[in-house]
Amino acid sequence: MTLSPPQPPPSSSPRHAAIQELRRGTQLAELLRQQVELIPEPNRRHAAVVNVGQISMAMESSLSILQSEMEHPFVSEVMAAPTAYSDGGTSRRRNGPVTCTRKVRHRRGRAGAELPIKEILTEAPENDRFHWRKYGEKNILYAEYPRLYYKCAYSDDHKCPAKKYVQQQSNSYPPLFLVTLINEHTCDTLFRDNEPSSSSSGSQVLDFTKASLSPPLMAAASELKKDEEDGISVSMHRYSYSYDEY
DNA sequence: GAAATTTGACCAAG
DNA sequence: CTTGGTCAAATTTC
Repeated sequence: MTLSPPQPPPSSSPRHAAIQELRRGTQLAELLRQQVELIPEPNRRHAAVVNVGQISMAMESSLSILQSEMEHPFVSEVMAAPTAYSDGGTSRRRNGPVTCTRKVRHRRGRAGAELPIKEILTEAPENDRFHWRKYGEKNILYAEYPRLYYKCAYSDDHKCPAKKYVQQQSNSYPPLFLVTLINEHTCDTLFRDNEPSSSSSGSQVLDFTKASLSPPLMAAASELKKDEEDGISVSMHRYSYSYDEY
């Protein structure tokens, strides 16, 4: 397979240029897939193929979005939003990270029971204003990074059923995390307004600068080429910025 | 000393 | 049996 040479977009709008770049990216991903299939160890090969496939899918869906907008310019504006992500359901913001909802069958409990879940791809999995407590961590088959399990810190006090799973998807910078939210926060609607929100820190939620960072994530964070505290506090500022913007 | 995290054991489903 | 999700004692952090 040969790559088309990087052509200057002809008589182009920025959108045309973006489409051209996405097409190039798709070709590169295909090239990468062919290389990745030469990895000898089956597990690593499969994981890599899956990741490359996701990259291809992401670019193809971006392509189709852009192309459909060319045909129907007023349908569904796609916004490049900061990395705040929508909460457990009290707001309906859809811009920014990729979100989708579906029902999932739980492995425990009544057979066939389904739970409301929402999946979000974000680079700031800790910043959603809720207070989470980590209760587990698991290596997932064919996944490069472990999945971290959190439940609402008020799950005991107020029987709040909200949970979330966080799994790093890539070691790029910024690293992307797949966040799976399960159940709505009941503590949120009941107690949010009573929180004494101090102006600066407010309610601190997951702190990924501490030991809860899994080693690969730490590696990604330290790629900032600064000493750890500075590098991370910079990104934390960015997160709290999007938090305020909420 | 309280609160949060880590981590291996345990459990249910397939 | 394997796998993903949860529990809970031990450990760490504040």
